[in-house]
Amino acid sequence: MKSTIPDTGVPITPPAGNGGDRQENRHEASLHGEILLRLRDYVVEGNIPEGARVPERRLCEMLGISRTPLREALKVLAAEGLIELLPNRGARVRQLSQRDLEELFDVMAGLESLAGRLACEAITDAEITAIEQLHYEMYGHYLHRDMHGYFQTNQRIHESIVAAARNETLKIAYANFAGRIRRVRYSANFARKRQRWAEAMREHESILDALRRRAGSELSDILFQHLRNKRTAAIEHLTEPQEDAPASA
Amino acid sequence: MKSTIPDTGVPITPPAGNGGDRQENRHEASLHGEILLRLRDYVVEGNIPEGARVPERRLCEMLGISRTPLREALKVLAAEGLIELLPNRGARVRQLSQRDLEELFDVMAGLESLAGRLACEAITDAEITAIEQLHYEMYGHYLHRDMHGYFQTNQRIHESIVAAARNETLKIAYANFAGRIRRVRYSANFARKRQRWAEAMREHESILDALRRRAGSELSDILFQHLRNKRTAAIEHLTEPQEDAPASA
DNA sequence: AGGACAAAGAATGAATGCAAAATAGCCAAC
DNA sequence: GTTGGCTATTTTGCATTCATTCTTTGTCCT
Repeated sequence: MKSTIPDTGVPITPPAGNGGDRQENRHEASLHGEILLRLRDYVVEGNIPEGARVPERRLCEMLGISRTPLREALKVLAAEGLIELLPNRGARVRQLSQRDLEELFDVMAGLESLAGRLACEAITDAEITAIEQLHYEMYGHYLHRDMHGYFQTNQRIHESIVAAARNETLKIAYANFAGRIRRVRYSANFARKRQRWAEAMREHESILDALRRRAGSELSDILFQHLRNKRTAAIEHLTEPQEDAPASA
Repeated sequence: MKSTIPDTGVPITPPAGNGGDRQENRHEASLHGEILLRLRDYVVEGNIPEGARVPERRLCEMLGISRTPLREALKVLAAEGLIELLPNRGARVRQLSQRDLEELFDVMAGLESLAGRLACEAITDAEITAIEQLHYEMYGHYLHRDMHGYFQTNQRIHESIVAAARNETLKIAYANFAGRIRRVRYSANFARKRQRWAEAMREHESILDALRRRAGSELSDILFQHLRNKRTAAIEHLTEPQEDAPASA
């Protein structure tokens, strides 16, 4: 047995009240809602080791609250799939198997594919221009081999497409699944292969092209395939890590 | 104001422990998990009027438990989008606006579209045969004008496609959204127009055809359009109700 | 008579308390 | 030296209790 995380395993570093509303309706008011937001970010950011046992009591001390609202928040996070609640044995950060990741990527692919299709129905020229702008910005990052900037801009592009779909329900679901994956992305930033990178740029150009033509069904296909390729790269990277550079912390 | 549901408004009829596991991981063990399953079914089946205020205390009596596990279950249901929690003002069954319904239908369409695409990658001949079987069965219901049987079989077909996608994550998400919509379907069974019915049958034949050919991207398009048409019919029906017959218990 | 204010009652939100289960710690036996 | 069982401590699950907020009702003033 590797270790059942020592008592000092979980650093006592409160996530410090987040600034903006993430996805939930309007939970900010009540204490359990506040806790929910903070704990979600805390988990998503990878502050708790995978599968680590986290005593409620410790979390209570960390957050300065009693167990009741904390337990309520935990139940919600479990429903969201971020953690799992073993009966009588507390909460653990959910371990995503490779299969889980594949499934998640596919669902994300489906949602983005849908977003693209819907976006074509309602997107304005201005929005397309904005995405083009982001695209060029991203291209710049690509040329400068600025991985971080690239990923950031890439994410903004995909979020813009989702936003253009004009579907709040979709947006929330998308954010939820994205959070589950980000949990992993924090520990291992993947998809850093050069070859894949160039490929992704080309795919992004097709995306823009289809978007300009409002070719919904076509864009749907491209987006799905794009995410599928991302998935493959990610899984490969996780299977045999350390491909480019650690660059953690 | 119609009424703030009188004290006797919510019938004291416990949903009586459900038989099978619906979607949650394995919450059946703990009390709050049991409560969660029962309450979810209870709400989905439409036992509580839309927007009705449901005092926790009444639910506690009905379920024979204290407020703590009930409140935990309510938080989860709120996260799932079935109910909403107004701060300091209790839980209400979520009212779905027309826009909400449109959004939900589109997301369902996206998920089924994805399911079809994935199914083409892995579905076996046996599974296709089984779906064909269901299709013929449904055609029988169609010929006999058996609305209930038709819908039941129709649902099984769509579930079979989702199952064939071999993606548990997708399946769970699908079940979640289906539950939100079913909540509405119980109060108003829609899509009963003759014309639409025949159209749906034709679409189902295209679905089968694409599935046989494992034409993923094509099936994806057909399924999306199929659900889109369903959506239109549903919204129309809700806008001008009483089209066919009330048929409410 | 109608509306506004105030106080009582009720309901929600959070904390504490208590019982049951699980973990670990320890001693004895093999 | 290791393994098995027993006890003590910790931790979870749920109930109960306390504080705050909302709702309602009654009264007073215009």
